[in-house]
Amino acid sequence: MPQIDLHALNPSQRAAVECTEGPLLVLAGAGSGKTRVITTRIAHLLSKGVEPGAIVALSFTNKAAEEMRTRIAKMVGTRTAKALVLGTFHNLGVRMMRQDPRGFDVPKRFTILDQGDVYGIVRSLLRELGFHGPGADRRYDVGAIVQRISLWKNEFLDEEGVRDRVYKAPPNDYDEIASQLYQAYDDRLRSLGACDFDDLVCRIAQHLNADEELRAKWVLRFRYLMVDEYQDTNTAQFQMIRALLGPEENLCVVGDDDQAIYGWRGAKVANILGFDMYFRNATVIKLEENYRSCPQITSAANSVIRNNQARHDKQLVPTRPSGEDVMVVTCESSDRECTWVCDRIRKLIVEERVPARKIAVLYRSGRLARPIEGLLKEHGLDYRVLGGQAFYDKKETKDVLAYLKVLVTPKDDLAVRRALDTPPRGIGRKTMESLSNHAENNHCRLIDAVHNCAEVEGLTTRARHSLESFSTMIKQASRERHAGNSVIAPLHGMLDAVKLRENILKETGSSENTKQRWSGVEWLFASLERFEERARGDAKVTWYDYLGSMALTKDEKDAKDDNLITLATMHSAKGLEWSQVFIIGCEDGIMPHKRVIEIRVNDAIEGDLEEERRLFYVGVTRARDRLWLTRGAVRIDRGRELEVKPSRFLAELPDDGVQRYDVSKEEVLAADDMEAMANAFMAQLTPPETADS
DNA sequence: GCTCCTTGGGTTTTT
DNA sequence: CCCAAGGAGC
Repeated sequence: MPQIDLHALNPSQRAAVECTEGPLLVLAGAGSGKTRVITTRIAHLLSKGVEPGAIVALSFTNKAAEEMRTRIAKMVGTRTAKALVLGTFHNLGVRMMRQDPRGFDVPKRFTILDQGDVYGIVRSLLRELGFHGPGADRRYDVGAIVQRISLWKNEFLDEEGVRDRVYKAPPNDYDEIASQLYQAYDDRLRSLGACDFDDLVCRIAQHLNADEELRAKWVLRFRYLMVDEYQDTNTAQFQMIRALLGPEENLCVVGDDDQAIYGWRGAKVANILGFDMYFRNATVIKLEENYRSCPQITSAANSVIRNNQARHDKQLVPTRPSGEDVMVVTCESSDRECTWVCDRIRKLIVEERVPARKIAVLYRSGRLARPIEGLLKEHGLDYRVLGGQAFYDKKETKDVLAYLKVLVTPKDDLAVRRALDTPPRGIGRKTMESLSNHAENNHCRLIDAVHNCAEVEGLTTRARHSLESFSTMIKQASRERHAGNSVIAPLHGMLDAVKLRENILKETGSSENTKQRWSGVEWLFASLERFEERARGDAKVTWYDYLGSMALTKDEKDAKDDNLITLATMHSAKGLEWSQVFIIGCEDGIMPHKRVIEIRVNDAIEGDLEEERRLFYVGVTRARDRLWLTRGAVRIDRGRELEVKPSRFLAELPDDGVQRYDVSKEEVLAADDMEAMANAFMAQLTPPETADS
C-alpha cells in the first residue's frame, strides 16, 4: 500500500485529499501546491482500495498528464500508475471511441485531423463554395472561420442552431460564411471517415447523453473522476464529464477562476464559477496559501485581480518571508526597454551569478520576443522560446508522415493528396479534381484512382506520366515493405526518390533552418524505429495506433535540463515558475490587447477585459523572487512609432512593495546628483525655514 | 503547373 | 516591418 504523508500537507490541502465522495471543487490559487494535492488524492483513493482503473484524471495537455503519472508512479509504483485512466480529454475520447466505434457512430478506423488538416479542408470548401478563387470579391481569414466552426460545434449547435444564432447577431461576413460552411464541413469529415479534435470530445458527450445503455456501460467502469485546470473546460468537456458521472457524483475539479485565460477558444469560466450552483451538495475548498512567491509579489497579484467582478472570493496568502519589491520600469521607448531588460539579465547572470534557467521574459504577444532574442544573441546569452508558432505541426514532419500513411493506410485520402502535392511533380488542381471525381464516381479511394490513372478522364499526358511513376513508386515500396517486414527502408527509398530533403533545402534557404527542419524528420524516423521494434514483439500494436497517437502527441523536446533563459508568452507560461521574471510591454493596447478594447469583424468572441487582467495576473504569479514590469513610452510597431500609455493594470498595483522607476530619469538623476549634492551642502549652511510634512 | 510578386493582415494555442 | 496566401505571368 502506498505511503501517504498527510502531515506534509496544510489543513486545506489535507481536506481536499480526504474528501473523496461527492462533488468537490478545489480552488487552487497560483503556487498553492495544486499538483501535489491531485496526486496525493489519487494515492489516497488507491490506499482506500479503489481500483486504479476506476479512477479517471483528466487534464488539458499531454505534458500535464505525463507529469501527473510520473509523480503518482513515485508514490504508488509504475504498475498501479499505468492502470489509472489518466490523460487528456481527447485521449480519453479516442480510447472510448476505439473501444466502441459503433456506439459513438464513427468508422472502425477513423482518422484524427490536426489543425493543419482542418485549415486545408476549410480552405478548399471556401474555394468550392465560391468564396475564394476567381470572381471572389475578397479574401477571408481561414482561421476566423475555423474558430467559429469549432466554437459552434463545442456548443452542440446543429445547422439550424447556427443559422439561428447568426441571424440574431449583428450582420457579420464571417458568421455568415462560417454558417454556410458548417454543414458542408461536417459532411466532409464524415466522408473522410475523420474526426477533428473537437469531435473527440463532442461525440462522446452527445452519444452518452443520447444513449442511456451506452452511458450506463461507461459509468459503471469509472467511479472517481478528477479534472485539472477546470477553469479551462468548455461546454463540450463539461457535458462529457457530466455524462460519465454516476449517481454518487464523485467528481473532483481543481482549478483557479483567476487563471482562466482561454475564453477566446471556447473555455467557459462559468463552469468553475457555477460549480457549486450546479452541484448543490458540492464541497468547496480553497487553497490560498502560496508557497511560491515573496509577499511583495502576492500582494501585487491580489491587488490587481481584486478588480475583477466575476470571481470566487479568495486571496493569495504568502508563506515566504519578505523579499525584493516589485519594480515598475518605464523606458522612453520599446527599444530602450529591450536594451534595459537584456542588460539587467546580463547583470543577473554575470554579476549576481543567477543561473539562466531561473530567468524568464514574458510578453503578451509573440512578436515582442523578437527584439529581445536579437539582443540576447548579441550579448551571447542562450535562450529558449516557448509557445509561439510551432502549434500546428511542422510541414516537413507532416510530409514524411503523409508518405508513411500512403504506405500503411493508403485509404487515407488526405495523406495521398498531400503526398501528391509535395514536392511539386506536375500535379495541380485540375489533375487532383479529375482524380477525386473519378474516385467518387467509381466509389473508390483516391489512391485507387491514382493506380488506375489510365482510366481517369481529363488528364494531360504529362499528368498521367507523373501519376504512373508515383503509382509505381508506391507499389514498389509496398512490396519492399512486406518482403522486409519493415517500413523504414522503403520509406527512405520513397523520400530519396522524390528528393524531399532537397526540396526542403530549396524552400528554406538558410542552412541553419534546414538543419533544424531535417532534425525533426530524423526524430520521426527514430520514433518509427522504436515503434516497429515494439510492434514486432506485440501483434496487437498496429500502425493505426501509432498514427492515432502521433496526431495527439507533439514532439516536445524538453529543454528543462538546459541552462537557458526562457522567453514565453504569458499563455504558455501558465503553470510554470521562475525566480526572476520580466514582463515586458506593460502598455495599453498590448496588455490589455487592442483587440480586446475595440472589437473587429473577424473576432468570433467579444473581447474580455477581465480575461486580460487574469492573464496579467498569471504573468505576475509566475515570479518567485523578483519581478520587473516594464514598458516603453513609445513603441515601434510595424515600422511606425506610436506613443503608448501605461497598462491600466499598472495603476491597480499597491504602493507598498512596489517601486516605480524611470530609466531615462535615472540617467538624468545621475547628472543631477552633483547638483543635488551641492544643494544639500548649501542647505546645511542655510537651513530651510519650514520643514515639509 | 510553377514561380514570383502583390496584396492584405498582423493576439493568445492545445488537442 | 514581416509573413502567408493567391493571382498573374511564364
